[in-house]
Amino acid sequence: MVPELAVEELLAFFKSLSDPNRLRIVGLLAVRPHAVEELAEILHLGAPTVSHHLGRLAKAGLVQAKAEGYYSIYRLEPATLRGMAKRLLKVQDLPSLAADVDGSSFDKKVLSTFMTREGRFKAFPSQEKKFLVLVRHALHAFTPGVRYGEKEVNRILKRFNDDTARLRRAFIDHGFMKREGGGGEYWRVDQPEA
Amino acid sequence: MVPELAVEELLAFFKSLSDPNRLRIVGLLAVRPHAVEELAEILHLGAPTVSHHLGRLAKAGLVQAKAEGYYSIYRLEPATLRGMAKRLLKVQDLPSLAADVDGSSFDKKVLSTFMTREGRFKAFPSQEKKFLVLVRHALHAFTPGVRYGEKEVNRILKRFNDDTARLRRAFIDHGFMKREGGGGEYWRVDQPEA
DNA sequence: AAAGTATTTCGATATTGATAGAAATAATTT
DNA sequence: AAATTATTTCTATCAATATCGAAATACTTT
Repeated sequence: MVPELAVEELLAFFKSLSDPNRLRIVGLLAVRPHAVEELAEILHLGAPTVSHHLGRLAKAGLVQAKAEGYYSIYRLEPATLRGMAKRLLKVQDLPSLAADVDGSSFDKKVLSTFMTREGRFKAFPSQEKKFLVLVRHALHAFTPGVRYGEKEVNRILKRFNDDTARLRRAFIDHGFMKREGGGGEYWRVDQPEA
Repeated sequence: MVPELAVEELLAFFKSLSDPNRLRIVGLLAVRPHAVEELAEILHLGAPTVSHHLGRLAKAGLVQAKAEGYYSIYRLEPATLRGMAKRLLKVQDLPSLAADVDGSSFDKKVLSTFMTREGRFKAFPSQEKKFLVLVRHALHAFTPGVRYGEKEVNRILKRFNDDTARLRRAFIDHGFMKREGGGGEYWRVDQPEA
């Protein structure tokens, strides 16, 4: 089970480190644990302010307090920092950050404008980015890994628009599909580069 | 040459990712490059707002714009993210975050109160954390790696205070020094754990 | 050149949060 | 128990910034 990269969680982490004094506190705690008053003295801040910062860091799991006499000795939790850094390294997980928004609302708008109720393209928008919405939509009619002959490609594309050549060309030009041999077989590419 | 972990630099990075919509933008750009208007549509934000967010992300080097027709196509710069994550993994670099503050101002205050001009301890503060400032100060008279006999330890500690036993015990109790054999040799420990 | 489209800049507003003083809480020492 | 010390909570203030509408800018198409 891969931990999902939720916006809320990442936000709490980044916000907790978005203050110069909190960063300095992390630096100081990386050397050794400190009491609140010590940190206040070093940073030239009031104790309530430092307490506030430590509270935010603690909420993010970056530091932990241990009662000792009437001191609260705060120490760093390096594991939290390491864990987050490792997850950031998996850039392939980043798309899930957008999971909670309707990533296709723009597409829906374009599609509703340029498609008939039967699912055919009424016309090709002159704006490239809108045109690409239609192209990506048509692309879904093809299964990744399957190889199609040119005639087959045309027959499938004809469901969307008679100008099959234009769509076919767009597939190739934008790297959505690859072709082998002069006009031989076509196949859908999983992750077209930008 | 190891890149120093400057507060300013880290702050710019964390602040640029401390907004939910900017995180979502990063997520969307991780899938494929997008135009400003597209992002605005998807996120239900105004184009000026998205432009503002993209500007902040660009300033942090996380995204880059490419003019295309009258669109600005923004794409993610995964290398920036990866680079920062890797540096966060080096927890041993964290202490440098506190480099721009006077990390010993508290210590100085304590030392000036409890030390004579000749560098001897007038008295031992009853507060543990202040006492530890003196203990750490005295510790510097010992070179890590060198092994000292108990008599030698006492002679060195006598420079600071006649109560050498108390300082010696503090070294051991707090893990600043280790001892081998019943009263045999002492040596300074590099990184005492909390 | 004029109209259309996308982006950025500017100005204004509203929210978030950093900060410190005062008061409340907690533990220790006398 | 009273006094001392450290921390946290509460309250208020001030600065930073997310947001949007309007205007300015930039590029394209007709």
